[in-house]
Amino acid sequence: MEAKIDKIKQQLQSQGYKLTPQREATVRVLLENEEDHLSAEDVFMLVKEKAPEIGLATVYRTLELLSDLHVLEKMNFGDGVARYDLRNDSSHHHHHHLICVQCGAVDEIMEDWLLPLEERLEQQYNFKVLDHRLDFQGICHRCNDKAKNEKNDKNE
Amino acid sequence: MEAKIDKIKQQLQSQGYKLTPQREATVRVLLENEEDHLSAEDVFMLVKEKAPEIGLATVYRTLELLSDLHVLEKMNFGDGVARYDLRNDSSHHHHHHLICVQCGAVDEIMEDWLLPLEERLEQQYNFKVLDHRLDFQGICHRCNDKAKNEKNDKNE
DNA sequence: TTCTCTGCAAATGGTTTGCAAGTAG
DNA sequence: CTACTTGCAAACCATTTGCAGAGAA
Repeated sequence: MEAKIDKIKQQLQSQGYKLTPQREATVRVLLENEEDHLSAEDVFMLVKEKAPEIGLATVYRTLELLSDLHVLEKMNFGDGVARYDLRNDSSHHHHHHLICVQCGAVDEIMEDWLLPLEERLEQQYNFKVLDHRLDFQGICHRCNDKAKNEKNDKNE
Repeated sequence: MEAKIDKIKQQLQSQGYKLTPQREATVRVLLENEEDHLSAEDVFMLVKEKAPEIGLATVYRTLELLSDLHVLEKMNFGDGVARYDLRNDSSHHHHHHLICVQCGAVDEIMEDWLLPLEERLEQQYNFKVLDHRLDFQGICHRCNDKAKNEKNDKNE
């Protein structure tokens, strides 16, 4: 955790930015919730618990800054709010999303399934791929299981 | 074109909605610009040319309604505006997007490359896929060609 | 009539910005 | 000193909503 923060600190400083207490608190929240896809508001509320004096605008500015530095990825699942994800070390980010339309959960798949497709794109369409996103909407395994259990119980 | 409008009219009527002049004008604009991914504002401005009295709210309501009926697909490329795409007849929509980060163009690929992945998802992750989206960001063939030509010209 | 639909204006809500004050090198 | 930051409040802007009037069945 500290190592990761140090690394981000260096990334900031190499561009002339500082790791202020507010930024550090924001980064810590992000690190502690690496699994989730937090919105700016989510981050704001979590940061407020450890640094109550922080302002929402600062959180937005920090998230924007970290996105510019490619520390974060800003994404949009179509629900009207931007969500942020820590990028991993690998130069490419290759995770895909499973978005449950029933419970709203967003799971990730870390495998990269698209390399063959990207090669095909470059050759067949003369399109130089820099990034991609692949999201699936559907019913997640939790909701599937729940539905199955309720069916078995037969007490409706 | 008229056939497509008739079909949409039927889809509306089957759900108790009417194909009003405003809605028809909106649909015509969508049909005439099937290639593009228009925003609500884009549609509004184009519709205004043929029906100047129309209101922006009506366009939004029409786009929303047509999305609910699965005539349109509402999508989000992360630029802060929703964009709309006519769906094809096929029950599934299986096009992917090539988004050029240089000129902003959005091209479509109509092939469906994801069926094998969807099968794997259902088996391996117990995730029932209902829909998906696959977007690539990169440099489109036009910008690639332009860059190549400028290089050849060697007049900087 | 009754229910849908429309245009307008106002409200909403996530995000951004202007600004004066705070802070680090 | 100088440049970067911050909190606050106001501004922005895409989208939604309330409402009274218009229109179709």
